[in-house]
Amino acid sequence: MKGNQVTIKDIAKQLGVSPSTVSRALQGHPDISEETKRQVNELASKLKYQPNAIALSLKHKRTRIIGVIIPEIVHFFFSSVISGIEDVAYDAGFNVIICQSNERFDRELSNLNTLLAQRVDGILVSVSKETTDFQHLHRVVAQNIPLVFFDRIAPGVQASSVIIDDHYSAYQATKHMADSGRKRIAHFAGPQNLSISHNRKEGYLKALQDSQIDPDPSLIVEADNFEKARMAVINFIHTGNIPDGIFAVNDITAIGAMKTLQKNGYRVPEDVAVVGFSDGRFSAITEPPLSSVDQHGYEMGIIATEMLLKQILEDAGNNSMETRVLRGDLIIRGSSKI
Amino acid sequence: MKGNQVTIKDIAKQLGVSPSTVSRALQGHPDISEETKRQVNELASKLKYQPNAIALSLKHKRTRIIGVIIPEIVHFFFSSVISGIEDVAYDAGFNVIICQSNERFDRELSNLNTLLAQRVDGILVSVSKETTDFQHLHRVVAQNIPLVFFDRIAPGVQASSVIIDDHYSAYQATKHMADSGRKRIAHFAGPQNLSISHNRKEGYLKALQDSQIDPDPSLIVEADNFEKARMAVINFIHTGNIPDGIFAVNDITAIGAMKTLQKNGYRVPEDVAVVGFSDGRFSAITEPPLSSVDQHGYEMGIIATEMLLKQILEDAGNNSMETRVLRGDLIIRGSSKI
DNA sequence: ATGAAAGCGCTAACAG
DNA sequence: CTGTTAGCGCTTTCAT
Repeated sequence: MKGNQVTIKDIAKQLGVSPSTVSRALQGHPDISEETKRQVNELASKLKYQPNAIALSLKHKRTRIIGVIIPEIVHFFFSSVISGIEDVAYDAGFNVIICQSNERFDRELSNLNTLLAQRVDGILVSVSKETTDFQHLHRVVAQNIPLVFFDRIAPGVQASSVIIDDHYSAYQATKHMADSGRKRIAHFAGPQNLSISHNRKEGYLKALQDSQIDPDPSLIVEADNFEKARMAVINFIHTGNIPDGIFAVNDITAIGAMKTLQKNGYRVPEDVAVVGFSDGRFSAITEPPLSSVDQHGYEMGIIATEMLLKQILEDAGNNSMETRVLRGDLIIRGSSKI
Repeated sequence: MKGNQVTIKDIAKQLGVSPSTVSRALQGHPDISEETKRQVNELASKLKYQPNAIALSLKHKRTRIIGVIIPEIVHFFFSSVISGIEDVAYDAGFNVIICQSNERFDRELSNLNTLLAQRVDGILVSVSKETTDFQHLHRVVAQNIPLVFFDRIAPGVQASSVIIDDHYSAYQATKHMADSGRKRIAHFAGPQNLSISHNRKEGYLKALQDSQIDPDPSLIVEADNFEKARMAVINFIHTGNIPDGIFAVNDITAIGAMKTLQKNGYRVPEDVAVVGFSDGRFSAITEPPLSSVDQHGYEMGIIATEMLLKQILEDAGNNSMETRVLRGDLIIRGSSKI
């Protein structure tokens, strides 16, 4: 922000009118004569006048900025959500600030404080894997700042959210394998403090139950990335405890499992079926292509932003709490075909 | 930005002191008595006072915000760059606003105007594929607003940049295939208005030349995504014009080519070697794993931000123009092994 | 050690 | 139709 930026004052001075006149002319206010408007607009564009959004924000006590706190944008799902957020926000004349928590609690906290200091008009949050203390989010609600969660919610915080039916989708994914005759279906789970991980595990368990399969604790491991999946599979192999199906909490974990199985001579899906979650760019690219659950990230971004904008524009605060549940779509590909 | 936010005035009123005293106390100014400081800080944290960054920006004429315009964050390379940017920026006490151009010129333009209106302290840009007119970027330089390009520069614009040696890396990639006996090496190129695409093609041509291979125009096609690669390969097959190597301008194009070849009974790398560019998350996951050029996105983000911060902090404007060229690393994997 | 006042860029009553 | 004034939240001379 170099000092040489043109202001309304500069234009006013050059034209010999008052700043207010310039301000009004620029806004197309009906009181201002056509002639003045023409002059002002001409000079403004000649000087490349750029309205100072900061001054406007201070004046209007609104920034027309939406803050987003997202775990990691590398993930296709989160990128898609952002696209949805941006599309809706821009159409409504709002800007978007994206902050990554990198799955860390301290970063999430400092991101939030930044957004608060920046006086964003509303906040969209998907909580980090590390977050177990929700004080900071309670605070936002208490201050009546519009807040909507997407995908990963903070249990107990009274705010709107849009999530997918993790329980249902996990159930579907697991049931699909059970229905094709798999009996020893493993689950690679995420950290259980995250509602999504918890619900996916519950859906998995329910599907087993409905398929008259007793859950085998040795087949339920905490593994939510490539490397942990690799280790888990190697452990399965060493102990001779090979499953005939794996339902993983996300795609990259599923791929880690699949690759490791293949490297060790197991065939996918013949020996072991594999299903992931959160249909990303990877799914269609692996060999065989990975079955997964399409989480509809783009749509989620759209809905979350629409809910947030409603809160912001109707000045409703967080009173109108609402939860939207999207249904994920199980997409069956080669990795789990019979 | 709901109205109920606590301000310095509120604290001043409750304590029966002046706003200036509160301001000074909060800053730890030596003139203020310890007792007052204690009281102020206590009340501030009790009321959860959050300094208003907007007011500060207006006052100080600096925002401590870095604006980033990036084509698409879905790409692993760009996500990595962002991580690098954020790490350096946060350490220096700067915030980051990320805008996606979605490879569109109009979005890039409006992103830039937004950042300018927001009075960011500096701007990092990687130009969109569509951008052929660089007026808007010239304007930034003319206004002496700190600007650094990364990866995709705007030719003719007098600003610092950090790029990778596309020519060299493309040369390496092509030479590697030629050295292993490939004679009919195709190139799937990007739009030639982008410097990176242009340079990669030049590097490819140079490698052919140095290998005594006459470039075959029918083997040089413009294809820079999965679908275009698929079409191009199908066209090769229909015309019986099958290459024995493909160097693609990016990974997803390489994968599109590889998948289509495999689907049609060609073996990779035995019949056709394939090398991509911009080593992403995909590379290690395909079958066979894809050879590619590691573009060092994270490092690029770090360097670009350091250069930008230097400009901002030294108030050097764009005088100290500097171009840093990173060397990409060719990573040879299964898709091009002999 | 603290307060009063001005000003960052802009808008919006209120006057004329 | 246009100008004057006050004020958004904060800092910072200049007084006291």
